[in-house]
Amino acid sequence: MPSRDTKTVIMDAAQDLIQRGGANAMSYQDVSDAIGIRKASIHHHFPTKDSLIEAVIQRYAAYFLGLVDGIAESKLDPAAKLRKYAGLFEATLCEGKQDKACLFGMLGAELSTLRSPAAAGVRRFYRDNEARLARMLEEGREKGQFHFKGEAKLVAAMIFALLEGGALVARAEGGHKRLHAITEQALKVLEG
Amino acid sequence: MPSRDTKTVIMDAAQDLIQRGGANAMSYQDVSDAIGIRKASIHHHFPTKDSLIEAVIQRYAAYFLGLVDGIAESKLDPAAKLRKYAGLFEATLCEGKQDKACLFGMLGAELSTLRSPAAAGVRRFYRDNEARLARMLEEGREKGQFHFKGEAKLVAAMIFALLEGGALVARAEGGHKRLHAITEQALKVLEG
DNA sequence: CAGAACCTACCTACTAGTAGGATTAGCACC
DNA sequence: GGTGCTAATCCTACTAGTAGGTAGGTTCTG
Repeated sequence: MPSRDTKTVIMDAAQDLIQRGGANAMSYQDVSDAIGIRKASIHHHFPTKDSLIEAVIQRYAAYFLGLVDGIAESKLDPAAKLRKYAGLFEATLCEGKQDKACLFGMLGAELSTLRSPAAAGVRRFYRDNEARLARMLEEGREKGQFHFKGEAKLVAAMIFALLEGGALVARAEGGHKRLHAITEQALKVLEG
Repeated sequence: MPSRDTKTVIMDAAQDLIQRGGANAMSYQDVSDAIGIRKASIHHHFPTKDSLIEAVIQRYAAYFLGLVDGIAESKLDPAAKLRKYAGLFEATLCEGKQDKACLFGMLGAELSTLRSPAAAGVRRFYRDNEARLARMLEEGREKGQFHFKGEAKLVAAMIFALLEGGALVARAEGGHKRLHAITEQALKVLEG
């Protein structure tokens, strides 16, 4: 078994724990218990907790933005793209025990307790998502599919906040079904 | 100096810390350092951390919902009510070092690590806010001020998610000004 | 055999929480 | 108005448990 696999297994467990309860609630012992590898061995792959969080952040951002780019470059119409984008957040909430929010929603809450490289990663993720959303919205407005006043960038920030917040509050009640209903409602308003 | 004051001082510091970094990042030592009262004395007023969190939750919910009811019962038109409501979230972000989000936004992220009474309090806060928002929206629609399709309850959930999420992500960049811009944009879309 | 991977055993710092002793404040009683 | 009791408040000093992290040895693998 090459090290890549173990590294992946560790990152998977860490990511899972962070998405459930946040980075502060995630410990090396928790990861160890989850995957049956001693605490010290995790330190061998990720010397510090910061390095582990950083690695999870990088991987998640690359993976998520890759999916988003796939949607953005597809032949779908803008409204369908937006639905697919929202679907990414809903899908996260469907996974496992249905109590996982977007990784960056969790880290956003803990922003002030994060080291600077991790905090910078969070900020960048927000910017990157809003930029891609803004492009989809512009496209939709040009094609006459969306009817909104104001800057597309601001609407993008609005939708992003809605999805991140929605994923967090929907865990309290209603789960992914509720998040889906909320996003559909938002699209209805946008298409108005 | 009666005990009520010390209790309040402790709760103020605890609330501040939770709104900044979350309940998991808040420790009795942090509170002690912040207000210059020994750790053990805090235990005298709040035997366990859970009891302290619970007390902060109750107080915040009562205070916040009181403000919301004041807005709801005022003579303002529905759009102005909604602006005032959003203003509560913006005001939180203005306080202190401008890095405080809504208490329940933070606790929502940490929901799975909370004890059941606290978790129940979070759920109730969400329900209570959405119910009040729904009433404002219904009123606005009846008066022809808002034009949205679908259930008012869903739009309420949408706006609440937007504000909770917005408060969290705006801390990363832009602060209260950005949150204000986002909420104004949302109102523009609703009035559209 | 070299190096990566993983282990046991440990360290220090910090966590929530406790025991028990000082200090203070209110209050009945003379 | 003092005196003595009570209870609340706040303290120092401690506990057990857990956090992140390290030292150094063993096992596995190319």
